[in-house]
Amino acid sequence: MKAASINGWQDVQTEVLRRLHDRFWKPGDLLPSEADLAAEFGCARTTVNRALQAIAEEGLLERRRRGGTRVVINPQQRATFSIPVIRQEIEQRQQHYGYSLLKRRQQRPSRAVRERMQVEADASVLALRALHSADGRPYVLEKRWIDLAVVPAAGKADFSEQSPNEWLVAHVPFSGGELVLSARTVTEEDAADLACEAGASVFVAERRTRNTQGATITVVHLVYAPGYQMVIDL
Amino acid sequence: MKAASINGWQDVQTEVLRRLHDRFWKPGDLLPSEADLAAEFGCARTTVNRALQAIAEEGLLERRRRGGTRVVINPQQRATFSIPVIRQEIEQRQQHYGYSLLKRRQQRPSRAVRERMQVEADASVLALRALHSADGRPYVLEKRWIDLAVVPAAGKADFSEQSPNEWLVAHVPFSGGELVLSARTVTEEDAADLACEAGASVFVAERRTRNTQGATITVVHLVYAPGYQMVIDL
DNA sequence: GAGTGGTCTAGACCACCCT
DNA sequence: GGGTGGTCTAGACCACTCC
Repeated sequence: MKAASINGWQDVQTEVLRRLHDRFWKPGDLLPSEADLAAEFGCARTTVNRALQAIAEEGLLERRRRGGTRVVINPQQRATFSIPVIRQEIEQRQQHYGYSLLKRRQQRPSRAVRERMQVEADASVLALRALHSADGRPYVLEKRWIDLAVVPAAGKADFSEQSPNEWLVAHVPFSGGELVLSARTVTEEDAADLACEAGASVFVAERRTRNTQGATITVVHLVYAPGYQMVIDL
Repeated sequence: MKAASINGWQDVQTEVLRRLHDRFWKPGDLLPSEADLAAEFGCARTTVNRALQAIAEEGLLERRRRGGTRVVINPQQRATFSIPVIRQEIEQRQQHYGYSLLKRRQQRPSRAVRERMQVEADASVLALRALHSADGRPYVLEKRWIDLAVVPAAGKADFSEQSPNEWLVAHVPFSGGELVLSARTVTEEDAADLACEAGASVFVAERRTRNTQGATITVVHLVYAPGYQMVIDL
């Protein structure tokens, strides 16, 4: 039961995690106060605080002023994964990355695009369609819409060499958005560009990006070629 | 350029984020040392340290002893999302959650299962098949395999009322694993249970869960009914 | 009102690693 | 060698909230 000597906050974290794992403190239990733990571990309260905060960030503990630190009942599984930058994703597998712009059109938004981007009918939207390939085989189809009122510079950008994906991360600071993953049956048009069979199942990632004011910068639909898998470590 | 008065580390974080956002410090740039920033902001170095560490955890800064703090060149988009617990996912939408066990069999693993679970041919595996429904409509099909050598208690558990999903989170402390998301064309067998059309595209989540020793506890395939979307906030 | 976590401070020492 | 971040300490005050 005796813990190895505690030197840093990482040690405290390890020891607390061990006790949670061993159910020494069970879900719903109240932990001793920071001061008590500091006394037990023979360190400053700040050190205990750092450790408990880290664990709380992981979602295993819940802390409240005056209410103390409690073991979360239903520890939500949280996973943090990095959203793939297409070029890197391909090059990491030692494959040759290819890119080609299929379409580029500045237009008034269609109704579907208006809904997706939450813009007015008289907005000016840049619509792009591009294909990313790995070792010459179609990898993912990028269908993107950019609100030129929010990102005027995109109107003059040349997307024939650099993908909208890369141009945007380089030029537009963003803040938030949503990512929606789903499975779809490929459309005829998309199947042609992806060189896959009609009726195939494809993995689709829709991403909406907003700036700090909450305005929609861009919406992108990534239609992956059949067989694509998104792998996330837990 | 003058910042509003700095009181806490959150203020420091906000101000630094503002400067990154405004490209006052550009990707690749070296930031002033913590001591300098502390002097500028009129606070203790500890406070600056806390703020910069938080930003570094977000992936926007890279910090090295002696090397200083640098603005990350290609800020990886990182998203952290909580893995849905099926019952909660459904009940959060004010829908009625239903569960039924379709199959339960203790068996030697087939070759496919052996590969998935990384077990020997003489292992004892509990194979389960269950359906989760929302408002009476099939929602997701759970196909699960549990290694009884790792979780012997599962052999006696009754999964006719409680889903394996919930039983496992309640009884087995786990540590890591992988999550693989993909789009598939539904199999005939699965289509029957999900009451969907043959050939439909379905969203599939495969999850492998390991214990602290690295042994595979369980593998689950979640086959969602057509139309399912996984939404992640960025 | 009182006990808890949240945070700041000032100083200190250490680990790292670039020059 | 020296400058940087990483962390600990001890004390302090504050904010919140439960009783």
